[in-house]
Amino acid sequence: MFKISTREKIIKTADELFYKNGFDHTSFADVASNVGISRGNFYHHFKSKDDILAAVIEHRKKNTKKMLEEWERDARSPKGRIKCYIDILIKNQTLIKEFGCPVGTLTNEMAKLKHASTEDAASIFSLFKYWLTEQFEKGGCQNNADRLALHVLSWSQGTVTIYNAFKDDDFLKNEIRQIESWLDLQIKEN
Amino acid sequence: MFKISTREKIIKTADELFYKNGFDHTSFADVASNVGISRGNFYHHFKSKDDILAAVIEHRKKNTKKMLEEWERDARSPKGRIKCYIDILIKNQTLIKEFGCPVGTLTNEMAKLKHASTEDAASIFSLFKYWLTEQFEKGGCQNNADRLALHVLSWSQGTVTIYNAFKDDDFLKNEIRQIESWLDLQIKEN
DNA sequence: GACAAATTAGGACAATTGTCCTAATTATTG
DNA sequence: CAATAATTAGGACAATTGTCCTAATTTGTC
Repeated sequence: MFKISTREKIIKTADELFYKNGFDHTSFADVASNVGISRGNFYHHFKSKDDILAAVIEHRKKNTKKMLEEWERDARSPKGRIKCYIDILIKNQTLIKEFGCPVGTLTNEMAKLKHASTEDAASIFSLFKYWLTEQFEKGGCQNNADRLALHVLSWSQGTVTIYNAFKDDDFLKNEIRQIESWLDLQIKEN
Repeated sequence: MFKISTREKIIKTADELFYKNGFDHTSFADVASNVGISRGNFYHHFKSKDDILAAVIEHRKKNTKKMLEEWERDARSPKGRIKCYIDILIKNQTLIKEFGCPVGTLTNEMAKLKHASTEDAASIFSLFKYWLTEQFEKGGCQNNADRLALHVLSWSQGTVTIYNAFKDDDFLKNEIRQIESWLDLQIKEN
């Protein structure tokens, strides 16, 4: 007997709308009509719009952690795991093409709004950063693992931004190939 | 006898506010109070908010072209000119740290708003792209100049996004150093 | 089936939004 | 100085915003 609670539905819908239309530009009316409830009903579940945002970020963090654990399970080697990270550029290609990276764009929007959740939004980046660092360490790059991790993060962000702007499929394919061959230079084993 | 017209003042102010607070989140009241004029006065100079945006983008394009021409004049070699491009990361470090890249963030916001000016915003990226391509061609990279140009663009965008998120000065410095030594590998002369 | 708690709908609210109109003021021109 | 044009201020406008309140409905418990 599975019943998705209204609260969960709101979070899931807000998550999608915040990504596709931006946090500030998404209104309660938008979320309400997409969930299929009345506007006044929100305040039984959330104190404010910022409260929904906090729940959405929490939701994203949880999903990110789960995804990282899956990669940890599925891929045998550190290098294979880092390639799992790069693969999300292909897996989410269509969405990225249209809306960019959910983490990067939200973090920047928070910064511009001077929103209280700015650091919280950036902490999703940190999850990837620490996880990538761990993989580089296990891959034999103990002395500069965090530098390499940030570089992968940065490289993928740049790729996404330019792909979102120009929508050039060949560019995306080519950058991914370059990241992977760079990765082969950094981690020799496997 | 220099007199900055109200129109120019509006464009300049809107440009800054669109960058720092985002286009959607910037209201006429914000621009008006910053310029020092009344809200109703806008419609004598601009038909709509989208009209101001178009003027701001036009203004940015003009400034970008002027900047590229200056680099063309000031730097002797193609490599030196590309380094001028990279140097804006340092020159605008404080602003980037707080608000990200004006081109990248506006382009993405336009995409999310499904705004009519989406392509126009992205065209500022194109200015850099074609200019960088030209420099790589002149630097002896005729067969993959556009690929290298996009790579520089992408790399700088990623650096900016991560710098804006983590605000780690060492990271910025390190990425810039890496871009420059990568550049030294691509263009041997000078 | 009765009762309390949880959930919901609907509307009111003050504030803000982009837009538009009109009247007053300032500049320009003859 | 007179007359025309350009510019400005101020307010009206309908729509939308986030927030809050109340009454109705559903759900769960005994």
